[in-house]
Amino acid sequence: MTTKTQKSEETRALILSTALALFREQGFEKTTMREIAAEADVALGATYYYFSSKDALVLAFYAQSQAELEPLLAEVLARKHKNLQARLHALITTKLEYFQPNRSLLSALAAHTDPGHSLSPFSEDSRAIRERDIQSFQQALDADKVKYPADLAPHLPAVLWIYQMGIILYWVYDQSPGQRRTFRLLEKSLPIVTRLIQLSTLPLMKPLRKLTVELLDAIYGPD
Amino acid sequence: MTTKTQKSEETRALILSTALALFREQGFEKTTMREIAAEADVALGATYYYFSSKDALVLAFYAQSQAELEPLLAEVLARKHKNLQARLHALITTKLEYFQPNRSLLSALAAHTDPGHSLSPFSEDSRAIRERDIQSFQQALDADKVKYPADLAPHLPAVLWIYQMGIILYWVYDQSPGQRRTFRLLEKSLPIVTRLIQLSTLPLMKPLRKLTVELLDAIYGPD
DNA sequence: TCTATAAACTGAACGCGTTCAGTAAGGCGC
DNA sequence: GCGCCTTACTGAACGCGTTCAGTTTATAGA
Repeated sequence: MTTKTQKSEETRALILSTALALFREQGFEKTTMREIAAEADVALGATYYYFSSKDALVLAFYAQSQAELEPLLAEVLARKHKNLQARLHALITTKLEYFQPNRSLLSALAAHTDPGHSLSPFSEDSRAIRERDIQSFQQALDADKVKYPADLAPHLPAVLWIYQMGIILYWVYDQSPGQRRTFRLLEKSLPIVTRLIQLSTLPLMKPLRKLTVELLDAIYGPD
Repeated sequence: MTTKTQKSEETRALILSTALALFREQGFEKTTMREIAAEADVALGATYYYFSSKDALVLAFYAQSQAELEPLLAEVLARKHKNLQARLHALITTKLEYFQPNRSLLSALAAHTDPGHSLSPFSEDSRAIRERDIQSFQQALDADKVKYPADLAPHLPAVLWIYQMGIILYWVYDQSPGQRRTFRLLEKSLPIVTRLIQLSTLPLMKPLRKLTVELLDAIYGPD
């Protein structure tokens, strides 16, 4: 019984790792399900026995990455950074570094905006992964004793997550050498983001903040 | 000669209109190139003689829409709206109304973030259309005598265009009845956008504005 | 009017992701 | 050991977008 499920688990892992290797080497689109099966020495149908689609292979990669990243991110957050900006910088660069070897694969994930498409970062299929990811921003915010405005605070993790997704999207399609444009974008945008969050605590900004919170409620709230 | 090109032009138009009708009825993905050819009474190859791909049909629709929209938008801008917010509101709602019958088709256009994919709003293939679209925001800005900060002004049309794309993207996937969520989003976000533009003129905001302009230069500037 | 050359098509064939009816094989009750 | 059921696979076939070697059609030039 254990041997049975174990063998099965091995086959699954073999197919996944073979697929990821091929995706890395020649890109997601260029790689064929038949190639994956041949390389893993199974029949075409076997890949579909374990993964319901080609996309599902990427989703499995995404889930695995998130699981591997979680301790890395926890470790990064445990280091005493001096402020939110430093923590966000560390979080995001850690992710980019981690995904570097699979940048092209990530583009398959980021390519779709349709929340109905399972590979979309906004899809139901990737919900669990997304929510865990948003948690890491919650932690980055909680690491200070700084009080964020009560109305805005519950939305901040999701807002920062969206910001991060924007950076990653830019990075995925960044053709500049070493993706230096992305790093410039990060250096330029991060101070603005953190500055805006700081500004939002000023009494003077209450009206604008109120409008913003209403906007966020409209986006994430019920119909 | 005229009859020849005319006949050819008719065939092209027939294929395009047949395709768009089918897309409208049953959606982009469900519709088959073979169906389009059959319905238009030509061979499968003929559709590829006129349109290099299924996507190209959508791109032709996009180009045609933009051409039809231009006079509509000019007319809307000619009406004396009291401020930028009113003009932007008019521009965006006019577009949404225009695209209403083809909402699902638009989702095929909005589905891809990859600037390398021809259907992406950021692609080279849609560049001409995009630039004309950005022009309409230039006009909306120029309609007042209001002076925008010299450093920020050149970027504003592209920024507003991105804002509009966000709204349209939300609208395309908005499942609420009559897409009322989108309209709520528009009502909530537009005041913020125009308020921020106003605030940017304040001397107090100079440092933040400078950061923002640097950010925009980093995004749109050279490597 | 005839001919050659380009434009306007044709439809079989290819490669792909995906499906599915079928087959092997391991474990469990007897 | 024997039947039986569930799990693990097999590979041919389907439908799709796309390609391409042809065939027809129209017209410009002799």
